[in-house]
Amino acid sequence: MDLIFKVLADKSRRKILEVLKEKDMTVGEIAKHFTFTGATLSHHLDILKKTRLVVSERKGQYVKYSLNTSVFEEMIALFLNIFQRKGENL
Amino acid sequence: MDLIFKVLADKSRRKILEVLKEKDMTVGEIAKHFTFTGATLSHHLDILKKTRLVVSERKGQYVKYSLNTSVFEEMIALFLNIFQRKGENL
DNA sequence: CCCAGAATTAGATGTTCATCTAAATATCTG
DNA sequence: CAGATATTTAGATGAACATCTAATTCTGGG
Repeated sequence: MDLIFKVLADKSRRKILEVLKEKDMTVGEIAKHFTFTGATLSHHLDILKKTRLVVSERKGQYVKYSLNTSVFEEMIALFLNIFQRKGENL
Repeated sequence: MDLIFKVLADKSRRKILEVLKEKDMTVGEIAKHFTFTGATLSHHLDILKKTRLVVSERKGQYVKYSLNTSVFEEMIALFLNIFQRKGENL
């Protein structure tokens, strides 16, 4: 929980999620949307994996990343829970 | 936007919001829920004010803090927007 | 007017974290 | 197998940030 918020605190990671909403992609494809190095991207992907927001699968020479929809939805529920005020129904 | 996420990345600040959901409180009352110093609390409240998530009003010797409901709701909308997948309707 | 209590500000410190370069690992192709 | 390309890991660096102590500001009551 605490971790989820830390993960989303970084703009680049949020953008990675945005980008993966479009379609599953290899690291190289994702990298085209950013200016930082592959090492940095790898680091961010690792963090995203640790919260299970994304999953990865090796496809031969490449590694393909995709969103983990179910965790996404759990997260929305968490947010709503936190932000919802007492007695209020959104 | 970026700021909102940074603000929420800190556990103490999220707890402050939780606490203020209950009712409006003075700094001293809020402080009872935490172990860190008043200076630190003041710092967190300042950050929360900058994102307009809370508002403050001096009441004589005290300063009363309360949630800013409208910003809260904007925030929920932002989150849903980010997490919503293409073509998906929650 | 001065004191006490409430809150904020200033300045310092240690930690966390995003980023980089360089090196390592994995896989494919000739 | 050797070289090329893709990705990850290791280690270092600098910036951002949570926290603290001390000092300051603000307000109400004697």
